[in-house]
Amino acid sequence: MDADEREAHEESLAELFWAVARRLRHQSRQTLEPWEINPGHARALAVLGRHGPMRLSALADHLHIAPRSTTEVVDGLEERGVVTRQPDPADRRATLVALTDEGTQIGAAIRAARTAEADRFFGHLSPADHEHLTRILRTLRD
Amino acid sequence: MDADEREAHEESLAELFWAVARRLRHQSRQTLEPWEINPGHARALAVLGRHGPMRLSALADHLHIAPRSTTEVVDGLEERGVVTRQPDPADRRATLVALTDEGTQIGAAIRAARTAEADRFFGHLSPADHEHLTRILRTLRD
DNA sequence: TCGATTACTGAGGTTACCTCATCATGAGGG
DNA sequence: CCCTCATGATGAGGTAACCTCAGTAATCGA
Repeated sequence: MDADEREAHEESLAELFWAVARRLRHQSRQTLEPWEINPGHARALAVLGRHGPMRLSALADHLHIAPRSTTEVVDGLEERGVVTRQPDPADRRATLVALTDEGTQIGAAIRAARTAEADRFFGHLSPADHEHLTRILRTLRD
Repeated sequence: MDADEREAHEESLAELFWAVARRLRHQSRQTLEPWEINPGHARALAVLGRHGPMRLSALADHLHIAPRSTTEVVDGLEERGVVTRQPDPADRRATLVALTDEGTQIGAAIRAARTAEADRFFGHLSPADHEHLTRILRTLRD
């Protein structure tokens, strides 16, 4: 811990919150490393895993990025062989993006690793604190 | 709230945590808007406010970015008139970066706005929850 | 005193986004 | 039926915030 972080002890909840966020982000990055997949690609994989094949534009909505940027994300995923593009039978302008078998498998593996990672991270908390934190974060989110 | 966020209700503490982080980040961005200062510049300003004038390389250490990148941050801040470069009297290779009067003033204003923002964000918590959250986040950080 | 090190910066690259223009297709009105 | 307007994807090109590597000037250490 460097000087700035040490000073943060005296600082607001916000600083504390961001310090935790930083640790969590760092750990997430490590979790993804074995698959050589970046967080953006992982998010797309997760959306496709949850919702099944969808149009590129729908994927853009889920990821909160511009359709044009989604084209690039899908390019990357396709190159890695985890998704395929197929023409949408219902609209010849549109492209359906679907997970390949490998993509489905990797997606599931990442999901499992993420769960394990969260357990490792939050697992030190007592059950009572776990519940406290869940409740408090929910009020902060809403 | 869109479908992904709604599903997160069922998900791990990690998802909940990131949802809160997102709200907080969004709010922080709004807080900085009146000064037309981006988060990176604000961080540099905060470091200089806390520690006083320092070498560019020291600033780089505090910000956890490469010295070369710090050159650009300082360029930006200097253009906005909030910092000045001065030769370090102790070492003619080095450059001291110091807040101008305006920089000091803006830094203080941002600090105050950040405090108000944190109060607004975390202020809805009961004193007990406030304390719970502080304690829990501390254990998660360390 | 002179070779190694350090402080900064120019040049150029990467990543993850963006907007705008283009092209094909689709959908609704006259 | 055709014409206009809207929509889905993508090419072209841009930006912000970082990076590395190389170069120059100054300092340090043996």
